[in-house]
Parts: sequence; C-alpha cells; structure tokens
Amino acid sequence: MAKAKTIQAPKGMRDILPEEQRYWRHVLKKAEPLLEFFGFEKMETPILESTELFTRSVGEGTDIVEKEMFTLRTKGGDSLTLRPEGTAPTVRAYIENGMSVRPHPVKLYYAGPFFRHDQPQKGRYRQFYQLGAETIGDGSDAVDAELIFLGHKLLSGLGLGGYNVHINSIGDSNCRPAYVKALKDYYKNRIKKLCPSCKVRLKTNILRMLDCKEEGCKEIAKDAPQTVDYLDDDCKRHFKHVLEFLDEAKVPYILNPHLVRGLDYYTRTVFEFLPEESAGAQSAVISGGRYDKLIEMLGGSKTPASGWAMGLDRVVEALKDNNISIPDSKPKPKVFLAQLGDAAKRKSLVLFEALRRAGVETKSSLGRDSIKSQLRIAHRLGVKFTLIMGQKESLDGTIILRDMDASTQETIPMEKIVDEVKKRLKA
RNA sequence: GGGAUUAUGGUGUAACGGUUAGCACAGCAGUUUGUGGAACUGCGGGCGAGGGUUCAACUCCCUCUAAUCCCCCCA
Repeated sequence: MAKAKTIQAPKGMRDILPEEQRYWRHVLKKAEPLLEFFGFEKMETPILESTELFTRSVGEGTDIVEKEMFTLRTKGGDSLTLRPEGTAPTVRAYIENGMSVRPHPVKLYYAGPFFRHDQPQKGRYRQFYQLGAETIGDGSDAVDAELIFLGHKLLSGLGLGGYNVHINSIGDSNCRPAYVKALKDYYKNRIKKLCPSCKVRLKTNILRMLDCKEEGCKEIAKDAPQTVDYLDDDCKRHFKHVLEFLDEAKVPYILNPHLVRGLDYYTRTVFEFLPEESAGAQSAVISGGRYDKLIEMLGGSKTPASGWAMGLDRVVEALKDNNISIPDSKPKPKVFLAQLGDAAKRKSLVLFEALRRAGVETKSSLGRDSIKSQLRIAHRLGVKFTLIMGQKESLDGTIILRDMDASTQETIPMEKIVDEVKKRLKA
C-alpha cells in the first residue's frame, strides 16, 4: 500500500507537547492563586460566539474584525466566530447570566485559546492562549491601578522582570469627540504626506494614526495633539490618580501619548506591558484598559469596567528565553514492575493496581517480554526498586524485590510485597 | 495583504544533474537462552506537494504548502 499523505497542523497552530506542558502548568499554578487572592473568580465562555458580538464590541474598523476573524456559518445559517479576544465574551456572559445583581464589582478571570487569522511569527499564533482578568462594575481609578499592579506582580512572580507599563488615557465619550476633531483638523492639513493606510484610517479609525509605524507618519504624529491635553476634568483626575497609585506601588511605567489600542471599546486608561528592549517589533505580553461603554454597547445597563489579557504563549517563551527554572511537578516513579511469562503478566496488572492504591508511583512495560529490556527501562526511569515476577514466582506466590542502586535482590511473599515496598520507600 | 530566508528519516545534519541518498542521536531487537548505565551487531524510518527543463533531478526553474523572521497589527 502506498503511504498515505501526512497532514500538518493548520498554519499558525501548533501542538504543545508533553515536554512543554510543565511551563504552562507552572504559569497557571502561579497565576490562579494570585488572581483568586485578589478576588477574581474563574469562568469559561464558549470558544465560538455570535459574530455580531465582536463586530459590535471590538469594532468594525479594527484589524481584528476586518481581517483576522475565523468566521463560519452553521447549518442553520447563523454566523459564528472563533473568539479573537476574551473581554467581549466575558461581558456577554455577565449580561446573559444576570451577574449585574451580584455584589459589585464582579471580578472574573479566564484562560484558554483564542483565534486570530494573521501572519504567524514570533510569539504570535493563529491559535494562541490568553489569561484575562476583568473587573466589572467599578469605575474608580483604583481598579485600573489594581489591575496593572496585579499584572506586574504576576510577571515578577514568574521571574519575568524587564517589562515597562506603557500607559495613556484616551478619554471618554464626553471629551474624546473634541480630541478627535482636533486630530482630524491636524491631519487634514497634512493629508498629502500620509501613508496610504493612514489616509483610510483618517476616516475609519483616526486614533490608530498615532501609532502608525511609517516614518513619515511617525514624524507627523510627533506634533499631533495629545489625548491628555483634551481630557475633561473627570478623565484627567482619573488618569492622574491611576498614575499616583502606580508611583506608590513602584510599578515602572512610561507615559505614551501615542498608545491608543486596537479595539474600539476602550475608554480612559489604556496600557500595555512591553519588554524594555523592544526595538522594532512591539510584542505586548499584557495589555488592556478601561471599557466603560462596552456593557451598554452589548445591551446591558450602564456599567463601568476594566481589564487586561496576558499572552500565555509569550510568557512561556519568555520563561524559556530567560532560562527560568520550572519546578518539575511530575512525580517520579519509584518502582518498576517487570514480568516474565503469561501468567506473571496477568498477575502483574492486579499488583500494579494494588500499588497504585497504596500510593506508590509505579511504572511497567507490559508489552515487553525480555527481562533485559525491562530492566533497561527501569534503569532509565531511575526507579529505586524493580519488582520482578517470573514464571517461578507467579507459581510460588512470591516476587523478587530488586534494589536498583545496591544491585541486590530478595524474594518476598506476594501478599507482603506492597507493605514491604512502602516500608522501604519510607526509609 | 507585502517582504526576506528556509524545506533531506522522530531530531540534528552530509552529498551529488546520473547506478543501493551518507552520518550522528533517539527508537526497537539481539550479543547463547530469567537481570540494568558501556561496547558491539542488526532492524525500521527520509529527499514537503504539484508542474516543468533534461536522455536523466533530491540536486536547476516555476507554482503551491508550511516554517522562521520582518512590515502591518495585536496577546
């Protein structure tokens, strides 16, 4: 038979192999207790959502909605989308489950896969993993500061320093219109010098023009009006207080008047955790902000909220790049069970179960028949003892207990073996 | 969407326009028949896909696919 063609994982999607699992486990093991301590509760939302959830929240003019969504049609004709981010689904769930009657703020976190159809590269996959935290129902500046502080703690708790918080305030529906107008006026006079995509942005998503990477546009953006100058008193105070909190908590931050974020639902505080050495490519490891309008946009009642998401793929990569040692949480097998002959093989399964119940980490290799290869495996596993049950032993009702380090062995009655092993492992 | 580089067994690699595509590691089995790190022997396993150029292509050309990185943008 001709060999069948092999099938690869879809572009930008990858397998996370057993050897790698410990990194992921480690991150969650560190993160979850911290989040719980801060009062966040875990929840999960579906991987597919109505497409409209994202077009309405993330925004029509954004890259995510415009070209990065995996959208499919069901047999019934509904349009569903693989979630490209976690805030909108969380808010949808908050509204749908009537969580607004809970004591506020409602603090939620989640972790799982997200999907965006863009060009894969370092730290960027079409299926990627995010850990997100959202505080719903509290508009105070302290919440923004708490979230940023929490993100900072999380990274440093993982041994990852070297991130700066880039922060800005983009105002709210009260003061942003004036700013947008000022920006429009500013750019209109310079429209000829703009790059093609910025000419489009001028109409669709003017704030994005500030972080355009084209040299010409960068030059122009330098002298563009800044959001902070147009904040109304409330927004200004809010922003100022957030920064004061960060000062107090000694979270290093950089004011970045050009930070605007790619999603439409943000108001006031926006921030990104960027590596200090980020020369060209920006690869935020955490980013988020306040979204006081989103709950209304999705049909809930007026409720302020704030949150962030952390890129787990990037965190894991950073752990590896920085050679941060991860405790190996996998229990090491202490005992190997070797068998010779059919009768012994049958009995060994029962013994294996007895050992498991006794809490003894045991490995065996039932598929292997020769004592030699079984012992080789036992040795490679680094077990303390090997139990050998051969033809003779299975008839006698005994078993050989071999001490691998000492290379000595003795024969033990079958009914005593579990206790004997336990006793010796303790010593 | 645009650009650069790459694509040989599980992994890392070598070679060549032409007869059995080489090596290392890993895997499996064995080295006189019931005992383990070494050594030795053997076995399985490969030229990403499809077109062309050529007497002949893994080797040259094109397309596709994928990977890596960059632009864009984000986590």
